[in-house]
Amino acid sequence: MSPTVKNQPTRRSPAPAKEVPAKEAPAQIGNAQIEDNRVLPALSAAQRKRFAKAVLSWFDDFGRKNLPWQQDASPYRVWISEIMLQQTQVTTVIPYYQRFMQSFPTVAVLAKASQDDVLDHWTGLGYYARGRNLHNSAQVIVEQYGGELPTTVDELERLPGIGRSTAGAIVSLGVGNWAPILDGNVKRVLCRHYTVDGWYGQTAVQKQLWQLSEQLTPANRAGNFNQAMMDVGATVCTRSNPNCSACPVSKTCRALARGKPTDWPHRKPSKEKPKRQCWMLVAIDKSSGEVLLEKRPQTGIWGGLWSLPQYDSVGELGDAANLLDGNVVPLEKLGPIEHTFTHFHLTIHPLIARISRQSRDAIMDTEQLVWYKHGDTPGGFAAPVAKLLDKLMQSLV
DNA sequence: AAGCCGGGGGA
DNA sequence: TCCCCAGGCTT
Repeated sequence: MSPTVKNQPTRRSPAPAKEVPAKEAPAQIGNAQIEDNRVLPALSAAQRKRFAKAVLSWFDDFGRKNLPWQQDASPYRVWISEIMLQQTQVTTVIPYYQRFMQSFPTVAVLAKASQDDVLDHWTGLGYYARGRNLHNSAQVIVEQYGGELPTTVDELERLPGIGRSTAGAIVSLGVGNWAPILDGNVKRVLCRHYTVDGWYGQTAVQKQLWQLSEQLTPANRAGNFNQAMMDVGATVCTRSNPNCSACPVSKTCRALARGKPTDWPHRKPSKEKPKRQCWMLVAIDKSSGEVLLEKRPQTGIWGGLWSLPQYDSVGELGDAANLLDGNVVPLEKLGPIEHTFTHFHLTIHPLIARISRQSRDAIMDTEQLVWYKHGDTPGGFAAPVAKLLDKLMQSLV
């Protein structure tokens, strides 16, 4: 059947046909590799066999076999489905797939169609480069392969829009040969089963997962195995509520053994939060030690809470301080204080202005302003302000 | 290595 | 809201 080569090298030859080739051989030297001392998974033959057997047996009982592209599966049908399924869920894809195959039943028809016609079938599916690449690839396939999709991972990968995983899917599901895949479902299953640490977008993690996939994909029935892995990922080993009791490999799953399957895969590190700064006026009544507070507007950060008068620049703060009392300069520094919100970091620069009794009394008495004495509870405080006031009051005592 | 593409759905 | 989804390509 399949000319099965286990642990097939993942090397790629330079890609002449691909218009936008640019895939370099890794050729990463020294440092990056050495720094990464994650343990490479070396699975015993028994482990691999046990895993594949369980997954294949699960496929026979529960695997999906009625998806549109599984009927009369062919390299072409699998190709189209795989492209549509990139970053797109099955239920979304199905109607698009039906319409597409209706209009473009063969590579030749697709190649001859206009790009407008092809993209029209893609409207609403997103990632429109997929449609353009698909069309371009169809023309390459007609010109260079006589209208038949190539049947090796290496050749398929040279076509625009086809990466290693999609190529592996076409080979295993469409051609019937051995090839590993690594899509989001497989990644999640493997990350959990082997408690692979780190975010799987990282190169080192990807590499490790590919090695696992290569090792686990059995020589026979690779297509069924791959389909089953995707099905397990999509229907059993789900992101938030994995149904471990229904999983064919739960007995050997390390994440489950540790009691927390959802701790893997690790999340993508959150994007660096923007940094902002502000200046806060700490106006202290020299005679009483009271501090001027200002109520924040109802909307926005710290809405309705008591805070210190806040400014976007030190200049604005200085102006306000001088308005209170002409003799406040120089202002004493007191911070800075760091505070993190869900969406940004804030650095607060508090500056102390000591106000005379006379000036203090001249301040307008409004609902938004209050002179605060240690121990008072005018209302809610913004957390960093409360901390700052505590510290300040202690130092004054 | 990080950013980009995109619309939809779940938590 | 944020994150993720049968990824691949560009910078």
